[in-house]
Amino acid sequence: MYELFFRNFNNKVKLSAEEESQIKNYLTPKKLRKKQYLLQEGDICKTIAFVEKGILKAYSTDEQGNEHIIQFGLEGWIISDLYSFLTNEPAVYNIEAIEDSELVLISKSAHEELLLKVPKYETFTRLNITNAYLTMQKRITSIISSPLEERYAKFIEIYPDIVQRVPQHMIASYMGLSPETLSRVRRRISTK
Amino acid sequence: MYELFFRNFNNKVKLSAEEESQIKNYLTPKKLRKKQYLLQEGDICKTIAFVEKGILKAYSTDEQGNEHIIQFGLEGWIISDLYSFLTNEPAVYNIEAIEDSELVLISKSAHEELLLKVPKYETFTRLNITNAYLTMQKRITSIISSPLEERYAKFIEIYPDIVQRVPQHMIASYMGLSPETLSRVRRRISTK
DNA sequence: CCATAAAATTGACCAAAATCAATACTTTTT
DNA sequence: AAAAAGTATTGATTTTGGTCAATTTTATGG
Repeated sequence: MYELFFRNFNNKVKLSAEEESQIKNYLTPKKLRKKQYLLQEGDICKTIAFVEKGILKAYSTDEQGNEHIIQFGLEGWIISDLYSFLTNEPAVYNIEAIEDSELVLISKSAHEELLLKVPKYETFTRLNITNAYLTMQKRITSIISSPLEERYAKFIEIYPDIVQRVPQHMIASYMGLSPETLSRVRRRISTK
Repeated sequence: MYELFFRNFNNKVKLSAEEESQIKNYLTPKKLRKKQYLLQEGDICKTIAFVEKGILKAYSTDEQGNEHIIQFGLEGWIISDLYSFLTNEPAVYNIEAIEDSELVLISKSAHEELLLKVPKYETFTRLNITNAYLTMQKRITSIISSPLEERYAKFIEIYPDIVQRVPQHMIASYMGLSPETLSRVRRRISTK
């Protein structure tokens, strides 16, 4: 149980057996079926979720009811509405399973205790958030400075697994495009 | 010296006088004149810079030589090419002073030692990167889900100081727009 | 295995933003 | 104070992506 979580943790910060079992006490497993929600807009986000298995999406909805995917969460990734989690404000994102998924949940109180009691947990957190930040930064750079075809080519290069497992219109949503436009971008790329 | 830096630090994590003077040993002040560079694309980013005074911009350039601003750094903000700093890969961003500026620099070795020796520095770092992450996330959400006029309105609401002090075409660049388009957006907003 | 739903493609048309070019306005430098 | 450099606005035109609608393709649940 929690295999991937601890493999990931140990890759970043090596844990002793005692530390590992200490941390285990703070974790909760959760399974979600496809289309089930981990979080709905307006609720307070009570947990950070580490994805052991499956894929989820975090998305916001605009006035016209269109969904805009802000993040995918695959195996090994962490997904949450971090702002809501940290501030207890209502969430602006929905988090929904795209496939049947298995999660490791860390509640707010668990998170806070772990930060106080297990220094390596703070390091783990810092490294995770740093990764997430760098990923976002690359994404913005790509949005504001690369032509569409390049952006999509880069996307499939970095996330071949997402392309395999996620419907195309969700990738369009993630890229801020209509499904039709992404379809045309793909055709343009393939006819070269 | 380093007033804003330590005010900021203490707001996030309260330091004792000893800790404060210990940390001081790792800091280096630096002044930049307007248009001078802290970092040029291709160089290795050797420092994290905390802005005591002034404004800087971090930007990438595309094939056609257009610059794309990924981040502004004002008083109280941290600016760096973090990826380059952490990995020693060549920087993809240029960092340039928009006004005469005063910086507090933290070198790579200082950063690493501080992380090991001063636990509160790790917390400070974690909180900073968390803020930066949340800021980026809001920015992407806004890009992929809000109409232009709303995006600009939100921008001037959140960053009135940037609007005051930075030429408009740089804000356009930050938003991923041509200067002409931003000018027109502004006109549309003002005639309502 | 079929029926239905979901997803992707394609075409026609429309809207938004980029580009190009000219001009006005502001700031900085000398 | 004049010249130069930098900045912002405006108009005309082109390009890009969005919208709407129809059709094909693929996936899924009974």
